[in-house]
Amino acid sequence: MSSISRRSTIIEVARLAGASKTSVSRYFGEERDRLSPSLQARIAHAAGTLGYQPNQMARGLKGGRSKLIGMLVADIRNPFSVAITHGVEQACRQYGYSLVVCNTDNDPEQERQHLDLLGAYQVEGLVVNASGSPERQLHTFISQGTPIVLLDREIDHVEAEVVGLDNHMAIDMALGHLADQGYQAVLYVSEAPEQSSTRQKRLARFNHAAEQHGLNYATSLLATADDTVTLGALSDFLAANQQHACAVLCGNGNATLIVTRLFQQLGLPLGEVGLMGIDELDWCALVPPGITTLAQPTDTIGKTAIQCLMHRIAPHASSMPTALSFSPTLIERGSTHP
Amino acid sequence: MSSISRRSTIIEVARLAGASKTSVSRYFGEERDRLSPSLQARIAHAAGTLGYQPNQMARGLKGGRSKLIGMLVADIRNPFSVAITHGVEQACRQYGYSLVVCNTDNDPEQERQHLDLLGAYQVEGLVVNASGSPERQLHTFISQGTPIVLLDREIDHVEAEVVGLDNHMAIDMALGHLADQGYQAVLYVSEAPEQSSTRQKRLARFNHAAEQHGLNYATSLLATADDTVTLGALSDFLAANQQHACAVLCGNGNATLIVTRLFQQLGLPLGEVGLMGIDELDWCALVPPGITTLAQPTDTIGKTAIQCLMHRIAPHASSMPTALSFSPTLIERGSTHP
DNA sequence: GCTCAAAATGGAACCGATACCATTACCTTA
DNA sequence: TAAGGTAATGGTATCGGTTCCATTTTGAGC
Repeated sequence: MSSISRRSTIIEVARLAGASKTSVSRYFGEERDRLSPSLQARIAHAAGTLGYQPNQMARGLKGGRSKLIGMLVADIRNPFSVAITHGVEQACRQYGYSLVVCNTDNDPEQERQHLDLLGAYQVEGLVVNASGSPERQLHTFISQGTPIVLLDREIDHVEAEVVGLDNHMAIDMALGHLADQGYQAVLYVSEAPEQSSTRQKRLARFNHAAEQHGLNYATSLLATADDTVTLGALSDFLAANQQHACAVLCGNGNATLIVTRLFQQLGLPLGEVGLMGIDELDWCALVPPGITTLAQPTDTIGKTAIQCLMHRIAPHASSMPTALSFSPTLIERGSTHP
Repeated sequence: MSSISRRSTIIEVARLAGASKTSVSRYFGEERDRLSPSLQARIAHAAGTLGYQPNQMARGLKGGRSKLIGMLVADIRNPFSVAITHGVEQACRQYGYSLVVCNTDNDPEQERQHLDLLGAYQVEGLVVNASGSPERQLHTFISQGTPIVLLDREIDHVEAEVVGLDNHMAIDMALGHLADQGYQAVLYVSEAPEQSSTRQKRLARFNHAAEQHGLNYATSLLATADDTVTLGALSDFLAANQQHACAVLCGNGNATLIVTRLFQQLGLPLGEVGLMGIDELDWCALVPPGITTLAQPTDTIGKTAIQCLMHRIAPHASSMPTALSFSPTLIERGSTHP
């Protein structure tokens, strides 16, 4: 009955088709045209009968072409990361590549291990959204000729394209919107910026732009596991700006989640106290009266990253994308209507 | 400067260490102990100098041991799937395996392609959370001796362990809770059950248990892209049961999302009209007065799936888990307090 | 009909590891 | 001290493909 029948190999197909290994290899490779129609038919038939499928391991061995792209994700449970990953995967398939996704849970050690691993599997390209700074290992990849694209976050001393949101524009749009709506004081809430260039950029731009807009402003960093600090910062800020219309701007989806919780704990009326976040989330429309967000074009970002990579892998086959920074889309809801 | 230096091979290490390929192979394999300390030291040094790392492709070729587990996910953007995937990945790493995740977007064609692919990469085991019924291909894996574990959904005619929630218990707990809270009429909202045994089971059990509880009840299936059908079903149900305390039970996270939207469109007061969902989501606490849910033990489910697989890959090295169905946890919030 | 280039096909080395078998070195024990 | 067993190490075939080069076919041009 269920006898264990080994996966069939190229030799068996060749034998059955009355052809040579080489011809079968050609048939499944890039050189199918070089085969006469009759031979093609025989091979196709034999392969079909045997359910043959080339072994990628063996293929990768000779040519070094694993047809694999590696991706390092800092936090797979973040909906934003998932959305990007989804775009990246689709783009990979489109180019005939497969994607190996490694989640690092923001842990440099796992990051290190996963990079080793991806190396061992001879990935042909690397998409990195890292928390630490695995410069050393990334340089190893680069020196071996494996192209790298950085996603969302840049990494010091690693020269590679960075694909992501136009952070300046995002902050400017956010503050512009808040100012238009009549808010006069804005608190910016961000996760710890040390490990993420994006967070740093947004934070810096916020300080700069808030100043320019003539707003009262302050910033607060989220502690890892303790929201009371931020809760304090929020109350203090509101107390200090009682005479102004206040709003909170959240630096990413996670900040929005936490701040929304704090609003509820404090019983703050959404809208009267403004709330706005970068990153669109499923539920932003559901918390009455809706939370205003800046949505990132995640699919585009993912696709662009892969397009970059493909251009570096095969410069002739694929063109370099023209833009690497993308504009967010403002989704206006009740939380920014005072 | 950035000269392209090929990844170094076992031969180069052997040469530098003054040893044979075999010894170096032993050093990096399971047989390091068989080497004398001095030889070990020499190899370690040589490998360190060259930055050597064994090529998994080559390894996989000879022994057939790719150290890869494949996973098929029906919808990677579903937070529940992500949570499970996270558990699966952690467990894989723990056993020294890597995970290749393939998202099918509920598309049978992608499912087919991805299975081919995973076959080509010689995965040693397969975790399947499929939408279609790729029986044929799964049987190919099975007949080749590649173990399979089904996640959350079973597939007809495929004999494999199914790891997931205890659906009967979940429905019973939900109805028990709703009845305790005094609701007398319950509408069950589910996504299309055709492709998912889990949805079928929950639906069937709902009908059965609601009957037993003596409740008024009805069910509604979500259309793919059009919520107006469900909106109609919801209003009708409420109209038909005006004299009773009504509640809605959602079959999974996505249903909860959509129904919550409908509640808002209809201006239904949460709690007065009950709302409860299977699957815990980030935002369930944020929609006032909070949505009651049954949380699945996602990490446990993921880990158990891998444990199953490992037991089948190496029966001696790993034991078979004792349970494959797990109980949910009730998280009680305001949406079920009339 | 013959020549010669191009097209079609096959042979064999090679990719980087593993694994079996053979060999050498080192201890025990009689 | 010789015999015999074990530990340490090396040689080589092999995994399933790809690729270069050699060989055979085919067809165009004269």
